[in-house]
Amino acid sequence: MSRVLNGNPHVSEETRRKVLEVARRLNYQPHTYAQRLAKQKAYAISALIPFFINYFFIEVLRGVQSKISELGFDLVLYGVNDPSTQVEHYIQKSTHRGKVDGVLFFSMKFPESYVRYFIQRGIPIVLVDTYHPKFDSITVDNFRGAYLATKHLIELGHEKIGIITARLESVPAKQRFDGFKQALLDHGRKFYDEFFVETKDTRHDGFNREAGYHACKELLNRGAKLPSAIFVSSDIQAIGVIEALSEKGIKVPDDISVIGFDDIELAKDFGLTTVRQPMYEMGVVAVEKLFERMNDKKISPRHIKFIPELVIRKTCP
Amino acid sequence: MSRVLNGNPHVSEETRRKVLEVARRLNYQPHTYAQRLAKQKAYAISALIPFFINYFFIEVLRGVQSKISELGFDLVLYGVNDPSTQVEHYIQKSTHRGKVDGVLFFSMKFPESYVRYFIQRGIPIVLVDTYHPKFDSITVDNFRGAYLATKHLIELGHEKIGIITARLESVPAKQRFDGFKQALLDHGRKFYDEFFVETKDTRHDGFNREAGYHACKELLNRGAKLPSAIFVSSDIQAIGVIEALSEKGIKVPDDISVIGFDDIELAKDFGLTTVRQPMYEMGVVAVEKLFERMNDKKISPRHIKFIPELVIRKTCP
DNA sequence: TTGAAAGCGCTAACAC
DNA sequence: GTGTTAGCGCTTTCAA
Repeated sequence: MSRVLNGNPHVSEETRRKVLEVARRLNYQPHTYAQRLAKQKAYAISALIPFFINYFFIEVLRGVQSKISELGFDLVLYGVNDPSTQVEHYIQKSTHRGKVDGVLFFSMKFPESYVRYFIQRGIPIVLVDTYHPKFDSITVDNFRGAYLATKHLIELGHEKIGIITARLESVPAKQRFDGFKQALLDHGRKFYDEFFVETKDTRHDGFNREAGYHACKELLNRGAKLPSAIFVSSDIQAIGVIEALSEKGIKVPDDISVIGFDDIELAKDFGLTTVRQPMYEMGVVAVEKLFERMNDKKISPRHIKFIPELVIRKTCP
Repeated sequence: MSRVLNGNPHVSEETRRKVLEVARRLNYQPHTYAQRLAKQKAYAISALIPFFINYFFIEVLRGVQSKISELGFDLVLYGVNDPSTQVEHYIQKSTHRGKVDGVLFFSMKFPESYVRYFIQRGIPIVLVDTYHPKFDSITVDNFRGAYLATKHLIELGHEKIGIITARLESVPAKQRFDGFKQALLDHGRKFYDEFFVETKDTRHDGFNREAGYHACKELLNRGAKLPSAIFVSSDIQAIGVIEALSEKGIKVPDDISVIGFDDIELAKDFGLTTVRQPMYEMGVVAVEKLFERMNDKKISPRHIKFIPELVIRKTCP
């Protein structure tokens, strides 16, 4: 009898015991989908994730997973290999009628053509690491992170600070760039055009090691003078930068300081000073917000910005 | 009417047209779980993955994802943070009655206490990057990979070849170690105890950059002589090794050759010669095998071993 | 408190 | 060909 399994209070101790006993003997398990159908609830959420964001993605997913399983829900994963062509298809799949109670949408531009779709059908959704005014979102404050990093460099006494950035079409790259400039401005430092390189590499929007390596090469080839510190828009690029530097015999941090962004696992290995995004926690919060949204579809969209924190290691003494 | 949506041939052109028309107008979608319940099929598989295997895991997952979505199935993901305590719990969840048609079990020791469970209930399962005689499995031939790498070093003319390995309790580390020794033996090379280091670091069984770094330090501290080439049991460790070497002013490959294993993304960045595991393809094949198993539960377990291939880059001239 | 029956939304078998 | 109905396995309502 369904009543006892579902903890209905109106059952006598005796029947409860008996039912439980039989259930155990028969190794009974309710059928997943019969239950979901009858209850009109999916007990599942889906996650749409671009597959290229490696480090970030895994950490956030851990957070998501841990929270979600604590709540007894299932995670249906849709990994998007080519966002520009596949997002809409996966949105469709993940929102097939009844399938999930909510969706987590990661790191991709949310297609404008689907905002009505979600709103009309009242499908709870939270955007992670991306933004849209009509939906809940969890992001990291790239501007403040870059500001923090730059301020740190300034407080260390650096005057000439360079920047190596990923493609500025990319929203996070742009925000980090702006934070960098603002920090310079607020502290009376000059922005040196000759110490500014935007990578040409477009793979992952320039957020890759080779991009950092080559951008640094370019900086080195411009002339003899170098800044005393460089802010790099991501750790993975920073590692490329350090590589390029060390090839020329330039020591980090003795000859030049380097600061990154993200705090990926390798950053620790390299002793890289950087700005840490609380990835795991973002995953947890994303799930929490999604559940709140599921329970109250009327509240207006909330945007949570995580403040990154400085992680001081060895590359900026 | 269900007939036309499901492509039943016994429908007149006209009704088909009409039904389709109405369905479109009403924006009709069959209810996911009603369908699954009636069909007694889950149209979903689950994947049990340990969360720490980073690079490998993402690549394989891509393959899984791409094949699975080609087949129109859903992927229910269970990320295991602490295999030693959580596997059984997630096995239970992922095999809840009716939930999935099959399961993919990754890179963890399959608990002996659950082999009967799967066999009796006839749940299709394929093990990926791990092995059990009673179930289908997809693995990489670590022995042959290491053999290949070592043979390559030998053919390059190296006499004194060192090895830096992860914890030998770990099955892949051991297999790679054995492949290394066998290659030495087969080609009349000596195994030098003084050029052999097993890492002490136990994080990820020693498959991490710092482990490589420190193991190499240890090798360097032993005395003046060095081998002319080193086989390292993983790329991530090899990067640590190169780091330690370059700190001492020892150039790779001028002073010493280094070869890794895995072909992670960083390997390309570092120009590291290595042995490539076809991770994406393993994911694809895993899904294919799982489907074959789902269609025929009687065939006896098959074990597929992928042969890794040498990727020659710049660290072994 | 408990037994019975009416959904949940679909598929498949059965008549017509 | 097409309409009808009996499941699929559970939850929930309604009597009893």
